[in-house]
Parts: sequence; C-alpha cells; structure tokens
Amino acid sequence: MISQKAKYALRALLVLADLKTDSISIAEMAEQHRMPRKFLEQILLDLKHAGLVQSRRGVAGGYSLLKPADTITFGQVLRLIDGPLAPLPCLSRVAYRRCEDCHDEASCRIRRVFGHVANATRAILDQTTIADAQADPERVGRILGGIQGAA
Amino acid sequence: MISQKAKYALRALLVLADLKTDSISIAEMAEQHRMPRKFLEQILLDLKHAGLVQSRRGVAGGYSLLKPADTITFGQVLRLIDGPLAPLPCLSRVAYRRCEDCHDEASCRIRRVFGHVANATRAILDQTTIADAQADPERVGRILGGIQGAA
DNA sequence: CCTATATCCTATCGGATCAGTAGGCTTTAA
DNA sequence: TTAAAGCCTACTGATCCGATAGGATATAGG
Repeated sequence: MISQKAKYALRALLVLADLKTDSISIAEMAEQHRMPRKFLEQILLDLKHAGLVQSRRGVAGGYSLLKPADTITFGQVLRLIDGPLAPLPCLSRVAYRRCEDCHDEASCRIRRVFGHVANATRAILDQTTIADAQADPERVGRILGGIQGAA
Repeated sequence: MISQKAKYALRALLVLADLKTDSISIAEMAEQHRMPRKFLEQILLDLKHAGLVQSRRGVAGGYSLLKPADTITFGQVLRLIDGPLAPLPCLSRVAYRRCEDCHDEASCRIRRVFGHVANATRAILDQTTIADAQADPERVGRILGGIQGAA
C-alpha cells in the first residue's frame, strides 16, 4: 500500500498540471480537493525541495509546477515520499540494504521471485508520468502496452 | 516492502518443501535457518490455521507441509501475513475499501495507474508457487516469460 | 511603513503496526 | 510420570503514519 501522503502528493501534482491559472495557493488546493491543509503544506514543501514544484510567498503567493509534467514520474514521487519501491531492501537500487539473515544473496530463492516483481513495478512506475496520468484514460494503457508490462 | 514476518513465512515454507525427513521441529528450523524461535512459532501457527501446513505435538512433534508445494502461491502467503497486495485499498479484491477522499473511482487517474501495477504484481505473485521457487533458478524466469509479465 | 496574507519550518502527538518476547497450557511418546 | 514438543494470548519497545500547532519569514497593496 502506498501512503496517504504519497496519494496527496500525486493528486497535488495533477492539480498543478491541470492548472489554467499560473499558480494556486495551498488553502485553495486543500479546500477544492479535500486535503488537510497543513499536511498538504508539508507535502508541497517536500516536492519543492525535490525541485518538482516552485512557490511564491506573500499575498498573491502559491504553487506551480517547476518541471514539465511529462518529466515527473510516479516512481520519482513515490520514492521521494514513501522511500524505496523495492519489495525487499536487498532489491532496492536507491537504498540497497543487505537482508542480514541471508547468507547468499545470489542464490536466495525469495529474492529471485521478488526481483521480478520489482522489475515489473519499476517498468510501470518509472515510465508513467504525471502528464500520462493527466491525459485521456486510454493513454496510460497504450504506454503500458509498449513496455513488457502489466497484464 | 514486505514484512520480516512474511519473509520468514516464505522461508519456512521452502524449508518444509525441501524437507527430506517427514517433519521438522520449530526449534530445529529456527536454529538451522537463523530465525527467532518464538516468532517462527507464531508464524507456523498462522500457516497452520490457514491450512498450508500441519503439525504434530508432543515429543517427536514438528511441522510438515499439508498442501503440495506447487499449490501454495507467494500471493497467498503474502495476503495471509501482510494483508492485501494492492497498492491502493480501492484496488484490493480481497479487502476492497473505498478511498474516502475520492469522489469518482472510475475516473480516478491515480487509481488507473496503480491498477496496472496491481495487475502486474498479481500476475507474478499469484502464479509463482513455493515449488517454483524451490526449483532450479531458471524456472521462475520461464514461468514469468509465459505470463505477460516482468521485464 | 504597516498589515493582511501567503509560504516556510520544526516540533509534537495519538494511534497503529512491526518485530519480537514471555509464559502458561495442552498434547504426546517413552 | 515426565520431558519435549506445539498451542495460544498477552505484552512491549521502537518506529511509522497521518496529521496538527504555531511561530518565523516573505510579499503586495494601501
């Protein structure tokens, strides 16, 4: 399960991508899209620190996307908010950690199975962008048809 | 990330599947495979209640598989120990729960993306059995080639 | 320059989950 | 009868989750 925080982050990015005006305040976004105001504030700050969005302070302040929506992947956002995607620490590329009870990683039969899971989810999440999700329903499906991916 | 408990459960099932004798005691399994004895005890009990393994009490007691190894899937074990596989509650088949902040599920753009992730991981985990993992390294790969699966 | 309004940032908190431990109860074989 | 095994429930310390609180800082308009 992905965290509530990650869900809010993705929703917030979609809101920013959909935006017709050039920015939106936290309060507006929180109210219009039913997210807890202060929690959303934290999340947007994280996204800002990661360089995905930008902000303006003061009276007419607010947030907008910094990176183009088609360069922000779901994988990137999830790693940022929830940490590694990998189902086992020993399968994470960004945050590799040895399973301390496993003598021989190469021959670990559990690792082998989950390696395939990790590849499949990465194939989807690292190639699907905010712009893809934003686009018409069919598009995500077509993208996934391209990669050797989901059923 | 799957829990430590689920990892132990899978390892325990592999141990039972590999078994040459007809049963093994918790203490033996714990020691030989470096798992915390009492924790393992709980886990085997869960597996027993789920009908995957059987036990004999008393002096020469111990555990053995009840179901054939090729009928126990990774998905089954993970759901048993860790709960739903789905990345969102609204995508779980066994434990569906509406995302309470989502007005229209059918048009939810986040749900759509994670639906593909859910399908991909289910395709792998619900078809890979303990026997598959137990078998030679290549076999899991071949199975996965069959389903429209992992990269 | 002052003030209203926005973001920035750190701390805190209650509840849940995780990874075990503890310990008594029951069954079984010798 | 007793030692050795599994059965079962309760507890515990640590960490994480989903927020909330509140002050600091920046900005635009009057």
